[in-house]
Amino acid sequence: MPVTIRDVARKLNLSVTTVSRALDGYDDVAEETRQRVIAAALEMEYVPNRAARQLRRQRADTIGYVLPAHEPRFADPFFSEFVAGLGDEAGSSNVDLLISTASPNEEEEQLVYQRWVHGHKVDGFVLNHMRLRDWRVIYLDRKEVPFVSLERTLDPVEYACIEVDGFGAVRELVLRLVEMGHRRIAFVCGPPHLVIQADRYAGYRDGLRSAGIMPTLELIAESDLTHQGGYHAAQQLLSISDPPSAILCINDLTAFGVYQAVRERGLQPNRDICIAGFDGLEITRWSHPELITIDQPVYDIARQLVKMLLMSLNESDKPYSRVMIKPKIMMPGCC
Amino acid sequence: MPVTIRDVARKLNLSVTTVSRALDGYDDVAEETRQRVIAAALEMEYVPNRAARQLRRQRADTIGYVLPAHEPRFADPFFSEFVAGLGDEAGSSNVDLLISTASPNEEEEQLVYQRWVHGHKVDGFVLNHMRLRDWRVIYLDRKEVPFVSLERTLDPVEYACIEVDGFGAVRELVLRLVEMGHRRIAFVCGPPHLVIQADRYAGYRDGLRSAGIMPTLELIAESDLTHQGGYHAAQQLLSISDPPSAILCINDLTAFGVYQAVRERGLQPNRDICIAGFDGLEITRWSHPELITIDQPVYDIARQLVKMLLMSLNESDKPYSRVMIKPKIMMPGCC
DNA sequence: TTGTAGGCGTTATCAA
DNA sequence: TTGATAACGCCTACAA
Repeated sequence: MPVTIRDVARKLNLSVTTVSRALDGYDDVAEETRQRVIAAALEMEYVPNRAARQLRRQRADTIGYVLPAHEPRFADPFFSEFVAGLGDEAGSSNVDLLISTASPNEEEEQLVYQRWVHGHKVDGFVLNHMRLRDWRVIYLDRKEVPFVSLERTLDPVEYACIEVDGFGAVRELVLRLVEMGHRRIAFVCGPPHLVIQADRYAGYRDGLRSAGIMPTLELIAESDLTHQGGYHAAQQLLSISDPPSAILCINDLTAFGVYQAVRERGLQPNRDICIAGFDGLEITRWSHPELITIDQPVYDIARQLVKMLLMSLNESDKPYSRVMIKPKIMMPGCC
Repeated sequence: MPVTIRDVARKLNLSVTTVSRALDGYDDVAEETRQRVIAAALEMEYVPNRAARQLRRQRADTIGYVLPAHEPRFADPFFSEFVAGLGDEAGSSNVDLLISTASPNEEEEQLVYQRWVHGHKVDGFVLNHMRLRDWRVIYLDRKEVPFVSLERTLDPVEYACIEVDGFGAVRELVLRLVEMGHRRIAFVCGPPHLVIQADRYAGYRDGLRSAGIMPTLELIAESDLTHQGGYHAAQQLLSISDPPSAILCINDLTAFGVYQAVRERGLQPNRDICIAGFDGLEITRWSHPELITIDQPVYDIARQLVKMLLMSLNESDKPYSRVMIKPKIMMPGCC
């Protein structure tokens, strides 16, 4: 039998109204009364029932994040850093974080969003891994559910987001590699409908062109953001007649797959062949030789996204902010 | 203006009762009526309001997990695999997963549990990283909130849990190493109050003793489960006059830190010195040379824990199950 | 087989 | 400065 606001009121010989207002910090309650209420609440371990409050206030004090789990057992540490950021910021803002996993674009994914939206489980969403055209953006906009995202889609909808300049960073990395003498630079792609793929790949092509190098199809490998995918892509790239001297990857995980394929050929990463990822995951710093990567502050981005979401929750009239982040190229001792 | 059960009832000229019962699958509603209701609900995109339902039913259909984040930016992929398992199983059982991060044993951690318990945010908890004496066990037991855990504490409380036989696995690994000729086998510890530390360390000592080797203090290094901690511990172990030929670690993350320290001394892991971790994380398979580890099925354990929790939620009279899992020693080509 | 009505615990409106 | 009261949306005992 949990303690309710009525129990507290009864004990103090006050009305529930007064107790409620005292605890919520309204200023039309006598200071002495407030102190008594607070003391009693603490002593009785009273905490407002969230369901009742939510029903009354029509908000959940909860934000939602649906993890795009391509495989049943997803393994990209990107998400653990991202979720950590969401969790920490949510916690310190006193809202809860609701998490689910779902395969992108599957019916399953839609069900999760629908359940949470219609069931009023969450007040807003954090999105990432955006697709160029993203039904989530359209859907949430139509339902008037606030959301923020990492990466911006092409959908004609206004919303707050953080963008990472993958285009510029990859472009610069390509130019640096060319300066170091590389001419055969390959790129391992992610799924074509993803914003990060379009963005980073465009940077790759633009870098090559700026250096006067013609992008060639045999140096482009399709992949799927996984270690496994990177491994297979590299096998393909390494078996052509004039193999690349550098391989850029859509993300760090893919790059580690490339590492493995390279080693199996008896080559040494970053001595015989240059390999670069994208994300700047913590584990890249433990790899040997240390992976070249483009470091985006995943944890901080996640925290910032939560801040932005809470802001748009509280002041819905504010204009949508759009933040652009320049990631940092990490080239620890390189070939 | 979200659609409520009343809207559906009005549209069909039925009472809310009938609609409610039809949707919940009661058998005292005419089949034809049920079909009409279901069709209308689908068309109107009606989903029951969770807060209202929760208030009425007195349960949240949500389970909670508090991530023990020692650092602000925790980085152990163990947790991403664990959370993935929780999320997947929760999702397929149609309950939600509430997540927060908190430093163990801090006041902050207690606050999270209290908020969720008193606020009725969750119906039960999944715990891991148990301490030998764990206030969470005592607290939840006292509050009569169901929970399950990975690893069992010494607290005199009955509860369902999964145990991994770290003792046996580490012991066997030690014996195998001795067979291979190792005599100087070191151990890098985790925090002493953790169950996994007590368990695995005991296995280490018992293995040595069974092989007729006297454990010696200079081969024991304190650490904290992190990469950084493993790195420092290894530096210490490698600088003694008669350094170890094998280093066992409390977990994989620590082992990777050891890798780094070993390499900085110009040594090659698993050729010049044997290094082993514990967890069997996905990334161990990408390391080079591949890390020796003790593989516990983290993802499946997490799913199983959720199942056990939901079971004890639904049938509170069932006896508590205790599952023991034998982890698997992974020694891919070793010195 | 269907409908009526009361209440889950809170907060907000309004009156005292 | 405080209190009575009415919702929020849903479920269910009970009545029809």
